[in-house]
Amino acid sequence: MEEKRTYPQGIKWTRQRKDVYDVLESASEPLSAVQIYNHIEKHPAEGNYAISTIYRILTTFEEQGMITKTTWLGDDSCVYELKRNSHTHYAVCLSCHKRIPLHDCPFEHMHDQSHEEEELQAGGFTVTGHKLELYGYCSTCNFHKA
Amino acid sequence: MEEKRTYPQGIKWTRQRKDVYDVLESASEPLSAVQIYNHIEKHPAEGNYAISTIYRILTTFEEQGMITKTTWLGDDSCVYELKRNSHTHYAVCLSCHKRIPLHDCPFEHMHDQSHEEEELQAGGFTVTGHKLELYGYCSTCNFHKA
DNA sequence: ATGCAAATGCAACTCATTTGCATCTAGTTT
DNA sequence: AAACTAGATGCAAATGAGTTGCATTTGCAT
Repeated sequence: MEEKRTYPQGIKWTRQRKDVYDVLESASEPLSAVQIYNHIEKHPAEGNYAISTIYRILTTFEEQGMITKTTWLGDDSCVYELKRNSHTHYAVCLSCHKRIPLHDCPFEHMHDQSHEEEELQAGGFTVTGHKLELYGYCSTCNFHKA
Repeated sequence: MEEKRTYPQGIKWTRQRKDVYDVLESASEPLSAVQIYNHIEKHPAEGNYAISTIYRILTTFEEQGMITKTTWLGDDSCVYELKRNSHTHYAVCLSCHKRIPLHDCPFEHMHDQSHEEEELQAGGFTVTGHKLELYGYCSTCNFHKA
């Protein structure tokens, strides 16, 4: 049942940290601290969890550069996801907040023709990533408006 | 002193709403409800303001499609800005949260070659806008890291 | 000028996130 | 393997952005 796993180095790997890491690793989209908390509560391996611990762990992971913290457009709470080699952008419905994943990152086709990044680099800014969201109205909400 | 101004139609234009609108119009970047509140408090034209009124007004403006509500990457509170004919994207420093405005929108050069938008439209989704942020580390924070 | 639906001020409330502090534990040292 | 300790956790109370109920006020249409 218990698998032997290896975790990134550099920090103390407590049971709680492993659990949070595992949840993030198996997640297919960014999760909020509360979602992670609930996810772990469903598999009460042992002992209690404090929601504050989840927040502290997420802060630590972020400082380690292991995860990314963002928010959904139109939503208030923060969501976290493991840094992976690929990323996904979404189209967000301004009315019902449904999110539709985009097939690929439009940004990748244009790195060469954008002078923006060059200019930033020239100014000493190191670009490590980007965040892109399209927004508008989904088919359902379009329909109900008419 | 008092200028005669015209405001968009469709809603009741109270003193408070005019004040919020004026602040947003003269702002060069998105502002939070609290920033707007403080801005107005500095010019105590008459009477008191309730922060809740600011929030309600901003919600109304958003429903009217007059303003856009977003958040800064890495920050928690919401910021609002008047919808104008042009928009600005930023590069955000993950360390000190400094924001560097980009000269133009990289997205505009690529509308034609992206299939994403077409696919969304085909699925009934109406794209009305987008949000883009680059992130990384500014020259100062790069320096202090080394 | 009058009347009323809509807007505001105020205070209490929600909910995500943070913090102080006593206790516990991973990982190292002996 | 037991001891040690810096750092991690649980708990409960605090914070801060944003919301809501309700009595009062005010645009603006008549």
